[in-house]
Order: sequence, then C-alpha cells, then structure tokens
Amino acid sequence: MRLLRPDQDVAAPQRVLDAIRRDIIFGALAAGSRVTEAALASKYGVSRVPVREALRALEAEGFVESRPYAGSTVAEIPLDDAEDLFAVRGVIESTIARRAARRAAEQFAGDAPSSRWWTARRALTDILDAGDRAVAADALAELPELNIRFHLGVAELSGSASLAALLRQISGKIEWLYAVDVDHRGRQSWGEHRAIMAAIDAGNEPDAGRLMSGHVDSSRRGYLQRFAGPDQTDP
Amino acid sequence: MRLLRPDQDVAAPQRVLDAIRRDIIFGALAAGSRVTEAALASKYGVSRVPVREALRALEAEGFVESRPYAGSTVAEIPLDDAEDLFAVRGVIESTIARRAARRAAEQFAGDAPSSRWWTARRALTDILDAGDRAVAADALAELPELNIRFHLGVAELSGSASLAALLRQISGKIEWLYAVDVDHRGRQSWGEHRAIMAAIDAGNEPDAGRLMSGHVDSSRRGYLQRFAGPDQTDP
DNA sequence: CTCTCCTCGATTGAATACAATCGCAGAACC
DNA sequence: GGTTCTGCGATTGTATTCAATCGAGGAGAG
Repeated sequence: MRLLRPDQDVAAPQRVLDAIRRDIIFGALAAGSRVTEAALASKYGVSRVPVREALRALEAEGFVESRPYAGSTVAEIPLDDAEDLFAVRGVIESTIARRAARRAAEQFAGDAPSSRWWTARRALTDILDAGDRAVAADALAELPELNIRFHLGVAELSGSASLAALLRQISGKIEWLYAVDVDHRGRQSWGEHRAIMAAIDAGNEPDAGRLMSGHVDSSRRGYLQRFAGPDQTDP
Repeated sequence: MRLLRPDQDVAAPQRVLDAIRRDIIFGALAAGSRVTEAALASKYGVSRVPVREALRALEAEGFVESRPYAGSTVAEIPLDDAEDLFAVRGVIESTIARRAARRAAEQFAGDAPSSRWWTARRALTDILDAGDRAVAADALAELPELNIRFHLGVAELSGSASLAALLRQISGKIEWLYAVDVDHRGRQSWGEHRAIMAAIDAGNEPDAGRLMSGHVDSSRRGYLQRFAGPDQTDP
C-alpha cells in the first residue's frame, strides 16, 4: 500500500545508481579512487547486490572501470576529451531539441497529447520554475542539478530513447568535467533555457536546434575560457 | 592456474553481457519481447545474479527497458531515430579517427610506442586481415561482427575512453537497425577500412576524419536506400 | 451480464552464505 | 642482500534463499 516512504523505495536500486553517479560527478568520489562494494553498500544502507548492479550500469556509462576480481575504480576525468565531448554534445543536443519541437507540434496536431508527453512537459515547467527561484534567491548551487534535469527533460520530450541515452552519458561527463561553471555564467546560462523551451513549444524546429546549439557552444566557450585559457594548444 | 577453459571463464559475467547484446542486435531476441531472468540464466548456465547485472548494463546502453517488479523487455528498434543516429555517429567516428591519427603520430614522435597502443594496433591488423579473407572467401556473414570490432578498435587507438563508450552505444544501435547491409555493399564498405587505417597510421588527421566521415555517410545512404527508399518524408 | 474485489501463481528485489581469486607480507632459500 | 615462494587477509563472483510485488483469473455482488 506504500503510504509510508512516499516515493523513495519505489526505486531503491535506481536511487543507489543515481546517488553514486552524483557522488562521482560532483566530486564526493574522487577520480581514480578505488571503490569497494562493501563500502558503498553500507553507505547507502543496502546489500552488495544492488550496488553491484549499479556499478555495472556505471561501467556501461563510463564512470567506473572494473576488472574481474580486482574491483572497481572511479574512472579518470576525461580532461583531454573536453573539446571533443562538447562537439559531440552539440550535435546530440541540437538534434534532440529539433525532435522535441517536431514532437510538440505533432502532439497538438493530433487528437490529444499523450499522457507521457504531458508528464514530461509538466516536469520541465517545474524545473524551469525551480531554476528561476534558485537564481532569484542567489542559490546558484542548485543549478547544476537542475541543469542536468532540464536537458534530460528535453530529451524525454523528444521521444527518442536512443538519443536520451546518449545524452545521459555525455552530459554526465561534461558536468563531471567542470561541475558547472556556476559562478561564472550560471545566471545567463539558465536564462537561455526559457528561450529553448519556447521554441520547442512553438514547434519551431530550426530555432530549437539553433538555440540549443548556441547554448551548448556558450557552455563550451565558458569551459575553455576558464580552464584551457592560456595553453590552447600544446607545443 | 586456468589451463582449462582458456579465456572463457576469465569474464563469465562479461560473456553473458556480450552474448545477450549480440542476441538482441542480430535478432535472436526479438524487439519488444519479454525476457525473464530465469530463462536467460538457464540459457547461459549461470544463476540470476550475473544475468541481472548484465540486464542493468544493457538498460544503461538502451537495449532493454526495465520496470521495477515488472521485468525487462527488449527495447524497440529505434527505426525513427535512424537518420539522427547516423548523424551523431558521423561526428563521433570522425572525431575518433582524427584523434587516432594524432595519437599515432605522437606514438612515433616520442621514445617508444606504449604497449597498450601496440596491442590495439596489432588487433586492428588482425581484424583487417580477417575481413579481407572473409571477403575473398565470400563469407560475408562474418563482416558485421568484424565491422563492429574494427570501429571499436579505432576507438581504442584514439585513447579516449569517453568517445569509445559513446561509440559502443551508438554503433550497437546502428548494427541493430539493419544488422549490416552486408549483401548490398559489404565488400565496398570493408574496402574503405584500409584507407582509413592508412590515414591514421600516417598521422594525417584531416584525411582520417574525412575518410571516416565519408565511410559513415556511405553507410547512411545505403541504409536509406534500402529501407526508407520510397517515403523519404511523411506528408 | 458486467463490474469489482480478492486470491494465487509467477517473477523480480534483496540479503545472506559460501567459493574463488588477487595482492601483499614475511619467511626461506640462493 | 636480493629473489622467490607461500600463506593469509581482503575483496569479488556466484548460488541459494526468502520477501515483496505485479498481473491474471475467478468468485461474488449488483
């Protein structure tokens, strides 16, 4: 009947997976460090079985590396891949945005929008509002999480599970790279989301793709400016 | 001491994962069909635990969908995503090819190529030879598997685990889409691999990227010609 | 006859228990 | 003194076991 623990034990294993991934991305688990199943199990209050499943998923996503009988280690942050990852992400995200726009138009062309679509769309409204509140309250620390959820929400809206899976993988890596340049351009970046959402709602594929592409590119420039500043190329 | 079962039980769980994925890609497990853990466990002669881990990894890769207590089903083939997946794959693969070329140049610029690099490079030679033999012997059925291995091998050579993980995910999807257009253009497609390899070995980044991009695009055109032929766009 | 509720079988989720393997420390030998 | 080998501790891999949940089918009320 599940009156207690409202939506927590619905997905106990999923929760462990998300928690570990989150710890990796935001630095609680350092890159290269060794993680033992027993430690994670006791940390999250479950047995080793769900932890093992989570580690396997994370391995598929590229966040941990495992060797038989040798255990798992947190993967190294792909610093060298930054440029390339941004390029790939740009293509994936603009594709997703275009498809989301097309799908939005389809939803209203037909009889009635599917409930699945509405659920995703409503979640995005909540995310955008929460982000705006965070910006207004100067609680910029909340933005990284909301940023990921916004982009994944758009992927959900696009209806393509394949592209969504690719995005989950790559956006996780990018957040990992710089845990969001939140002090530097958090406000502006968040503001761009509204425009993207509007283009999608309007069913405007070209604009949606273009705005998303620009959004990712701004992010890329922000990253380069902050980290790769002086030595753009190595001799 | 592992004298028996030479390289089979080294990675029993990995083997189950690869086997299931292979069955999905090449059609032994139909899209949309329900898969029970017990059935897979008995099929591969292991218990349910490694099967569950494999399913979680496949879920992360987007090949199966799971709902708590409702079991797992093989995901639907992303037919609608074909165009987009080819576009994304083009970017990923050409990026990988350019990086592989750069890395090849670096290997010979320094003191001595790393053993890791050499291992990957040697594997590619074997794959290319095996493919040529298969073509000569008209054993085209072997090409799909070798094709995947060639592309993943180049990814290995690029040295970027992130890009390799992305490629693994997307190339699996594309093989799944058309289990390789082997009768139609298997020979020509395979022939292009040598040229790509040569550009990489020469450390020629632009050529490597361009050739790989063209290679993927040929593949895309082959797919469209064969499946999406008449109705390029829906009214 | 239809709808609702409930029970039961099947299946998944999780925990415990045991076997297999690896890496390291320390002793023995050269 | 250095090298090699051998136990031992720690950790992972797998099987077995039990609890939780879902879905289908039937009984009963309206």
